[in-house]
Amino acid sequence: MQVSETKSSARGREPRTFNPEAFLEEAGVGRTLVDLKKSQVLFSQGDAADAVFYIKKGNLKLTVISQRGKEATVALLEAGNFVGESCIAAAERIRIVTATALSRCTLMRIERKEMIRVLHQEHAFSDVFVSFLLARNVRIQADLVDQLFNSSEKRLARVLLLLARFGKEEEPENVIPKISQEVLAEMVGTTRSRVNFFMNRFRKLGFIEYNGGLEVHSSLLNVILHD
Amino acid sequence: MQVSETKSSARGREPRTFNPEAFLEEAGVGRTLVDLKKSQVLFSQGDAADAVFYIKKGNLKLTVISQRGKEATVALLEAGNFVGESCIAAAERIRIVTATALSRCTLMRIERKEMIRVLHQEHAFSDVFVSFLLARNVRIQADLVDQLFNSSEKRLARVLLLLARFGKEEEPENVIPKISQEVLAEMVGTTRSRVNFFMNRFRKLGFIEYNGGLEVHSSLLNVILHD
DNA sequence: CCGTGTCTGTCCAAAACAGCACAACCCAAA
DNA sequence: TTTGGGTTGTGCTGTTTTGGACAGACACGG
Repeated sequence: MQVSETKSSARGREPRTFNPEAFLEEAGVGRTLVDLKKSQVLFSQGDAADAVFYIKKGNLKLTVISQRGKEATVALLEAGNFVGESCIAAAERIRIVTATALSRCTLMRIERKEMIRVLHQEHAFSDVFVSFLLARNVRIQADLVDQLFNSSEKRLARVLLLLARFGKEEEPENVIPKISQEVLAEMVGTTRSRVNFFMNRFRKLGFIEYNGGLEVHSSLLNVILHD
Repeated sequence: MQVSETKSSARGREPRTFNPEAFLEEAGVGRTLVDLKKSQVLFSQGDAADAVFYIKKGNLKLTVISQRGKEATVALLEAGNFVGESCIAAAERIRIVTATALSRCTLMRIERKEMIRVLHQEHAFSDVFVSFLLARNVRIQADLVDQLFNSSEKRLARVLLLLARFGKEEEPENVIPKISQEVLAEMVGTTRSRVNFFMNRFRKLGFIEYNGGLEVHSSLLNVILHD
């Protein structure tokens, strides 16, 4: 963890709308930057929770571990998202998920109390945060619906497509950096056998390719759309 | 839909904390009350969305319908919750779920713009709303985790236990009013055959009983906890 | 060069599950 | 009382999924 100031303040995600990143820097909040290497853990299920993070750069995943040691991925988060926000209101100030970097990441750390103070002071920021919460809600709900409606084959296809669009800023191609079938399985909510089976099927059908990294073609959409 | 004023303002859910219901009435917002009979629809997937609702009394379920006509339940909501809140920030002002009453319900209707105005004016209310969003987040996420980790037998057990605690205010006993196996199946994310199979198993094992209504014993927890 | 660890491709039996069909039952409306 | 709609109990078939195993491929450092 290191303290420094950034230069890339306005990254132009949404030029017309309020920019939470720039705002937080101006307000003197979230000056503490956290850098994570790939697969480094930001916080773990069970840790004390007294800070919120804002993703400036990189991708993270949120996972949960069951009593029987099984691991499941509940969210994939890219730059522009908040992480660990549930500590703001929760009575139990404990992390309920584990946050792990999927790539090199840069985060702003905002102390819980600071976050609450700023939410009160600045309506524009509060609005952005509420929007974020609502959007997050919709996303998790979409995952739940996906889980309820679709077979693991379709879910795998969906995860691959999401991951492909994930690295859009960094890698111009539809190449997913490096992700084991084991991890894919836990994102999809199935076993590695299954993932392997479908990956090979997708490859035979020309939906994905394996040149070094994993390349996802948009034709993979057919898997989701077709009966 | 009918307009009237209620008397049961302070229902004493959480005496120490801010009461959104009382506040909304004082602020002159949400005077419009909506009464629903059991299984009446509040709004449907695809409807225009320009109001938020607050549940004063009763229970609702949120469902989604897939392209192939399958229906899935994504949330069960009891009194004290907001419904339809995602229209506040969403660009597409369209309902993405269907909200249906599970019992007789009374809701406060709050126009979208009113809601935003009040959120800006009153910090205490804004705080409560953010808390609600965070809590909702945790709940949906818990459902997702449940879906990822557990078999349909355990998921059914969980839904039954949730439903049992549901009617706590109204019915002192662990009796669930009336809910068909078909509906249970769509809550659990499986088929009626499966639900029927497990219901009979639970009954044989003494975890549930059928006297008129459905009675859920706490021993049903064993299904979830045990291997 | 050799171990060591991680990842992939492959296979298999057992369990879980979907999808369907049909009879029995209950209850309320005619 | 009869009728019909909604619900439940039950059985069956074929499919999907699990959970494990094992060998080969590969990278890395000693």
